[in-house]
Amino acid sequence: MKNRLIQLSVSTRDGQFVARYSEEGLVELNFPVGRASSRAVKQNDVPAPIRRWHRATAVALESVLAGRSPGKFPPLDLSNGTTFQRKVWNALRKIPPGKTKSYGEIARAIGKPKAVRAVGGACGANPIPVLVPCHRVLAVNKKLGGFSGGLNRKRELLAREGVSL
DNA sequence: CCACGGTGGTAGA
DNA sequence: TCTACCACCGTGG
Repeated sequence: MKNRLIQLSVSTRDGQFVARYSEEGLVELNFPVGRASSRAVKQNDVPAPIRRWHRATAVALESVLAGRSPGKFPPLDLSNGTTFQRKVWNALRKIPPGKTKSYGEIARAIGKPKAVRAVGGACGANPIPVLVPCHRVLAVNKKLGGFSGGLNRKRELLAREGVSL
């Protein structure tokens, strides 16, 4: 399935993200890498539904990067995650902009109160950062915790949403 | 099996 | 507060 993914870039205020789509929806969204991201990853042969999804992705992404609600989402294809991971990612999507939860709260929310560290692992494995707001999960004492995309990015995203630590 | 985390709680300085 | 230590649990090797 991995081979059939269609890859499209999104230019944002924070650089060029890369989105990958399956026939089911958005599979992953990657942070801009290094410098030379001006390289076009567009394909000429993109099916109409995916073009539509990608427009939604672009708008939603720009909104969240600006600290606002994403609005309309493209369909998400999270089928490559484990059951546990999907539960966590689902829980993350319920955290509105400007609000935060602790890893422990997420663990309780999915009915596995002791799986606290595992929740951290699932957050780190989140294939669609920003849109699936793993940056809104903090350590218990309102401490920043970790972030795969870099702590600076996490701080910045939260700051734009008006969250103070 | 085993080792490793984006944790959390406790104890002590 | 900060450090040290340990119980916990899903993942990947």
